[in-house]
Amino acid sequence: MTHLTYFSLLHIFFKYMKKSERTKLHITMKAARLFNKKGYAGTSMDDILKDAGLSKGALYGHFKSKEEVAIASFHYNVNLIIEALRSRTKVIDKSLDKLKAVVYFYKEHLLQEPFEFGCPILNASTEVADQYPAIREHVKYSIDRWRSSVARLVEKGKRRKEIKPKVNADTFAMKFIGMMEGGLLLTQIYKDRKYFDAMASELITLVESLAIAEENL
Amino acid sequence: MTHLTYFSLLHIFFKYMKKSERTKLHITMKAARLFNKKGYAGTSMDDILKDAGLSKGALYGHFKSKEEVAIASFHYNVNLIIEALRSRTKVIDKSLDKLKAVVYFYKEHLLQEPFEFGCPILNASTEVADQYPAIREHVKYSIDRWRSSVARLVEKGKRRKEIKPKVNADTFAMKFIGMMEGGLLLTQIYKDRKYFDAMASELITLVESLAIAEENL
Amino acid sequence: MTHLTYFSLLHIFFKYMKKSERTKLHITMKAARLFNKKGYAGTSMDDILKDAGLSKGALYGHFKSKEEVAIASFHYNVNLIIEALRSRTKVIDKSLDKLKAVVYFYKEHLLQEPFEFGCPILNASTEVADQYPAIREHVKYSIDRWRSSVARLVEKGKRRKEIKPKVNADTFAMKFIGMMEGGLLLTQIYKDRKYFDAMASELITLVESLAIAEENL
Amino acid sequence: MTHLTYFSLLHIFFKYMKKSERTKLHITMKAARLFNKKGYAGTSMDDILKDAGLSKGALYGHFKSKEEVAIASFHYNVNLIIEALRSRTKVIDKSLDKLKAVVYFYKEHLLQEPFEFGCPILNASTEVADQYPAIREHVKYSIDRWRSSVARLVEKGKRRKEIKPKVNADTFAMKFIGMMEGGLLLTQIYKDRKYFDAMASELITLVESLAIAEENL
DNA sequence: CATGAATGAGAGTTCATTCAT
DNA sequence: AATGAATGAACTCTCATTCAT
Repeated sequence: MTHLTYFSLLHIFFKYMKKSERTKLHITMKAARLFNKKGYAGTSMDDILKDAGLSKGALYGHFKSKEEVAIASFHYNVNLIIEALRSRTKVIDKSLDKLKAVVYFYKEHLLQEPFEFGCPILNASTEVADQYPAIREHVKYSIDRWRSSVARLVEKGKRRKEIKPKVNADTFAMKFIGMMEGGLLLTQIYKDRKYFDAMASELITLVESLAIAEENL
Repeated sequence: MTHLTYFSLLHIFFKYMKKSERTKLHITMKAARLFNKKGYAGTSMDDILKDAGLSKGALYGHFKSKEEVAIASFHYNVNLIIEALRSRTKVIDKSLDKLKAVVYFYKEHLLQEPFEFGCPILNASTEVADQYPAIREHVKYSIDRWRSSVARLVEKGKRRKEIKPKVNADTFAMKFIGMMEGGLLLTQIYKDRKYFDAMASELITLVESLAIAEENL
Repeated sequence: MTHLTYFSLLHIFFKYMKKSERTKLHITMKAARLFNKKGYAGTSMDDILKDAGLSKGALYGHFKSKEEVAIASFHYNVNLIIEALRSRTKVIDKSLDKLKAVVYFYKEHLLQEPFEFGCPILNASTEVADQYPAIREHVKYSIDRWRSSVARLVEKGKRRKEIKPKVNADTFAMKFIGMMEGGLLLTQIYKDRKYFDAMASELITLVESLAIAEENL
Repeated sequence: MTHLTYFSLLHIFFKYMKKSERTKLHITMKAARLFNKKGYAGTSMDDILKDAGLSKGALYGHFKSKEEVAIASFHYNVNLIIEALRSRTKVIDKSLDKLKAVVYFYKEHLLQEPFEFGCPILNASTEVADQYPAIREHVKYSIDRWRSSVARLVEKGKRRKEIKPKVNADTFAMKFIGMMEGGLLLTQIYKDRKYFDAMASELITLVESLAIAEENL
């Protein structure tokens, strides 16, 4: 996936990183996949260290607890998507097209590596909501980032006269993310794209409804 | 909650049930709450038996495994909502109003007992998706039931000339449920109604868009 | 097996027995099979009561503990063989032929119902030897009975001038039983008759060596 | 027991073993005694770890299940005897004397440490025969080894003109082992040497009957 | 006597974490 | 730092036995 620039850079920088940073990243990447697949409770430190080919001591040398690994993994997973989205949308000019590109990005990667086990935010959310308050804050923070990035995009669109001025950017962002996650949820349980597809068509309609009507131009 | 008729009846019949059925229901109700709050892996048999005020043996006398308790609890949780919705919507005549009533029902009960820990389907979904295939089938079954009940409602609306004939009932049902769950997810993490509210307004718009336009009447 | 007179009689008397005796016998017969197959520790009270089609209360009404059931079962199993042997040997005149008949009886029933799980004495012996002293006494008692019955047979043979006078009846009985059990043990592990067959041929030789030589007659 | 060379060597090497191997051997030795005394079902992992002075985790760090400990223990117990027998018989020249030495070895160690709880093969056999197929295979394997080692000894005796050529080595081995085990069984239940002694005298007779008659020399 | 719900100690096993080397 | 043996609490589940009905 050559467009995942952040992570391409990671790999380029990999050899310049200190050994300990490299090991830490290695652990995080391995753990990220496991946590996304099997959840927090379902993933054991042993699973991680076997997968990473490390000893107990090495793992605990880099992270002081399972929670810390989980948090690093969560952010890794989220950044994986964010960076992929960023590199895809930054070459697009129009705000509405950027938003549509996000929807299409998900359609494209649905049920496929490295997202075959679904959205990390979604996966972390329910297990974490009432159970692990420390991790929950990180989930909230990530959604906040996503939400405000969508909202900024809408505001920019409004300034550029591409989006109706009375559109509430924040409300739109909530709807956008909520519908996305709802669609991902159903697709993940059924392992069937059609659920996300239904939601995607609704999302595209929603995005297009933001546009300043042609006749007004 | 006097409107939860199915469960009101349960309580009325409670004293006529055989002792073992009563205990089993008692365990299920206690477990249902715990599983919804803490997830499958996060809830231990000890948690359940302490909450139910029972001994190990009693618990295993009624259920042969944790999985069996989880499945019974899941269905209990789902039925709790289904019956509440049913008794609310059955006094409503118009199809579109029934659909709206569903949205309003969720708005009303959001973050409150006995739904304070969110939608059981949502909660079970992610933990279960790639981890506990047996339970996953029950989750799928429940969503199927819900989805087809929404779809049937739309078909009926079409027959009754309340809903546009070209509306695809199935696709609508997927969108409806997906948006609902998406909104519930965000509200559950943030413990803030505004996320569901944003989605609710979109849902109401979506429902109203089904209506045969006034001018066509 | 019409020659199992003791047990044929049991069945004839069955209808004249008091209900409680009948139930007790029923339990014993069912348990006897299970204990012989799965051992003392390997057989649960639940196994027994399911097999006998009874309730907890019924079982504990007739036996006050698992140990008591095990002891009754052990004696049932042993009597099953003893009576079968008795009815077979009592029609035989010569002492040596009686002893040979015992060997042939085992050859005939080896690995077959109701002895498919081996000799109850053998099965009980090792599990019980250093672990359940109360049961061990019953095992010893049963071997004593068998041993003295073999010894009596030899003494009788001596009186009837069929067996050499200097043969030590007790020592012979120990050898006879030891070789028998040794052969049964190997056959039971390998599920292969050849191990008992080897021992049987040795046993027949041993028995024949007791005979007063023809030329001395 | 200075003649148990294999195990003497074990103790000499003990300090050069890796820590984990040392602990594993330590557990095995402790468990071996318990399993031989109380059987598989009768010995709990707690019994073992208490006896070994270790924690749960240490035990499961070295063996992944109770079955694995049982198998290691069984082989330890068997090797204990095999090595002792080997070092005793290898200094003996004549085949028949080697066989007799085996009988005398058992007579000597009967009911005494470390064989006070009887023959491991015998002890494992009955519990395992119809209940734990995985362990049963190990028991069969051990008897096979023993049997073929006896048979080889007989064949060698035949080649060296010490044993009658028409003796069937395999059949002899079965008889030899069967009689041995039969004698051990009775002695173990009664805790009385006389049962094995009776069998031992028969065994010695059997062994001597293999010899090429003096007059034929 | 019979029922079967309930008890609770104890089974085998897992796992996050610590710590001597 | 890295190793991996060791810890011990917690987990799911079993079972002989008791006792209210």
